[in-house]
Amino acid sequence: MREEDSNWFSRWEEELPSPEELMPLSQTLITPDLAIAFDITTNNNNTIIIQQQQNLQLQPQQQQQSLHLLQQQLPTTPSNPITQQQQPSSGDFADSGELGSGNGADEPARTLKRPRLVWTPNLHKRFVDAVAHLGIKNAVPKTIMQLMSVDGLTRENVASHLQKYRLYLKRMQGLSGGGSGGGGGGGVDAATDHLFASSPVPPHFLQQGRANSDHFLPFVQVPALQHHHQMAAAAAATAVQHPQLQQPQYHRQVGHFGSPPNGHFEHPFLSRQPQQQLHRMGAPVHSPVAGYVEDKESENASGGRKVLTLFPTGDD
DNA sequence: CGAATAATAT
DNA sequence: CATATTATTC
Repeated sequence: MREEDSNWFSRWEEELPSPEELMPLSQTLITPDLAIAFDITTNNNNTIIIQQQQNLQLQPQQQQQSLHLLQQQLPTTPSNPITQQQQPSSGDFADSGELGSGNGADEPARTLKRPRLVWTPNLHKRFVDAVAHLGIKNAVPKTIMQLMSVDGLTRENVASHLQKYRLYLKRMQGLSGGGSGGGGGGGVDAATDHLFASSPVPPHFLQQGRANSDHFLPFVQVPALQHHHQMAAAAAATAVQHPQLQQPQYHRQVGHFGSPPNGHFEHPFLSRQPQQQLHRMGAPVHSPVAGYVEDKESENASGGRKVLTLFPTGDD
């Protein structure tokens, strides 16, 4: 299996490119610093901490945790009593199988290399959002990272991911064409990009020909996706049965993060530290990724049409 | 910052 | 052992 294998939850209409993605130059002209400063001062609630997969390698006591919150979008299983239908700031649900294992829990020694970052669909979505809202021009690792405001995320992480993402885009443009635009569309993806396919790729990146004025094209949101709904659900259910194949989300980390079916947990270090110590940058970072409504796949076969998610841009 | 390459995980 | 994903280096 490829690295991760739980992304086939094809969900599409989960994200809608906001008009902001067009990145009006006005934003670029205004003082970004001010905007940023304002932003971070007034909110920065969307603190996403990333959870990383701890590999039991032969590493010396290497524990990483002080900065990883796991956020994943698990399909709602019928047996899942949790009400994960909230639209608050962070639409992420933490699923921890269980902990409590007598984990000695060595305190994490800072300065230890952290384990590989796991780019969960959610995280990737945030990434894409950031990039989309920034525009190709400013979509550089540093800016993206700052916009994402994900605790623990480093520029290197973003850079690496961005690299791959760009390749994915290029690849997709190169061959297909079309239509499928987004995410695989024409069928299952090449397999090398499960993750990317999972996220609603922004309208169109790679439009390098835009040397002239900004001419935003009418973003064609992914047209109606077809089947795969119940199937996904079934698959999800099945997946749940195999914790082994499940996303590497839960692990007996440092014993904490217990996010029982209540979705109510408070960790000592959950809050994200306002280390927004950014120095001036010529990036028009207006507002951090606007609203990112989580995908709430509702099976509304009865006329209930799922409109594209809205964008609480005002927020964060 | 960006691409190549190494390392690591599955 | 192959492939995919992320980290590190250039």
